[in-house]
Amino acid sequence: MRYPAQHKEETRERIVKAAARWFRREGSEGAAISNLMRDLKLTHGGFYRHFRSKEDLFVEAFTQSLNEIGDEMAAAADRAPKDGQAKALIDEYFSVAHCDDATHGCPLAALAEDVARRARRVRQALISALRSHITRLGAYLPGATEEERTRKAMMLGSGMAGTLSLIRAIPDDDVRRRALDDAKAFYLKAVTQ
Amino acid sequence: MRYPAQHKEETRERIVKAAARWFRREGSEGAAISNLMRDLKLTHGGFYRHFRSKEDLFVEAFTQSLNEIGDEMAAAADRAPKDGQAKALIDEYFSVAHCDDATHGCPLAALAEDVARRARRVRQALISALRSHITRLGAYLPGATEEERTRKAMMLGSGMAGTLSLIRAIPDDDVRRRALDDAKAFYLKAVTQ
DNA sequence: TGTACATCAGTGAACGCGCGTTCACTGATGTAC
DNA sequence: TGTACATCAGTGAACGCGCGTTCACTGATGTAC
Repeated sequence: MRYPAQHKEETRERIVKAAARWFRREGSEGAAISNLMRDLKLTHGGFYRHFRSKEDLFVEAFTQSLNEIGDEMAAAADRAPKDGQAKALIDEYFSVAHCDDATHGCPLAALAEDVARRARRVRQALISALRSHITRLGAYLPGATEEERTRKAMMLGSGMAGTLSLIRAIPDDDVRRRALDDAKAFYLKAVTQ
Repeated sequence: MRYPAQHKEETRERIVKAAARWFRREGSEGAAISNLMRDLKLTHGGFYRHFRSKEDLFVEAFTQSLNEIGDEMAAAADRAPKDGQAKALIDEYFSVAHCDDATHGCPLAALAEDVARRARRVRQALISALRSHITRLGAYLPGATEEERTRKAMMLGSGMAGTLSLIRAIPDDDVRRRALDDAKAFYLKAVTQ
């Protein structure tokens, strides 16, 4: 059947948004195209009208995730007073909500190791998107120059992602909650000198 | 054929050691039992004389990797003067050799996100092994009590793992080398006050 | 000491499954005349 | 205005593949008698 003019673009966006969730939840190998499409009430065959490969989708979904989480983190920082923005970012990152909901959370905490195993060409696209994201959030950190703030944001972001990954692996709820508080204190100290 | 008395145990250890490498290199889904066994000049069918499942092997291989890297890190710290042990650990972790060779490197930097997606029962075993590893290396960090050192080691170890994962994803060699230096400075400052 | 049998690490074919991708087809709507 | 044709997002069967796991079998050596 023929569809209205913008229909294709809308479907494409729906796929990217759903993929951004599936990849973070299941990992890139755990998430299957057919399940993803069924989730959208579509069949898997149609997928290739929108993307050349699963890997192309991964790149777009990763970027989409960065934008989503970037918006949320920026909003949290904007709500805070000027001298408390770094703390607001860190507290948001190690919030119970973010820890318990990897599906809608930071893609670095969910997919960094996957990214590191990709082919060089793919990593170029992924790291490029990440660089924008990091620069964006670096604006909320202390530092004399943008370059210094970006460098700090890269260390802070990747470090927090690693720590959040580990905390998510902790089986005991209470231990996990306490680790979140430890993490907030550790990274706040690390970033504010 | 009947084999000498210790033969089975030796084969088992060979499998665990090889798996520790394969899992870190390929990820736990990328590493296949049949390839692993072929690497050891064995056939895949024999695998189940040694392990109940691939997941059981993963737990043992992860623990094995922690012990290996723990030995190397401890050796690096032991070589340093008492007041430079934390720096020695961090420099070793962000060495070019460790960055370029994930296969023999820190399993947290290679597999943490995979661990976080496992069933609770599996995570209990994995985190238990990790706890010992962290406490062991925490002894080289500054801190008044063992509890404080362990807490610091957990933040430092997971943070460095996340940052190393990201650095490994950077496509450009020069940028990657510079990021390693940035990381050394960032974490040294974070852990020594 | 010699013989018959038991053991069991390792073999390799087979099973069942899910995956990424391809492809001939569908059919409602847009377009050309 | 009406009609014939083109378009193309979506369908669903099919392909080829690799995986984890199972299982009947092998055969050199240990053990029982």
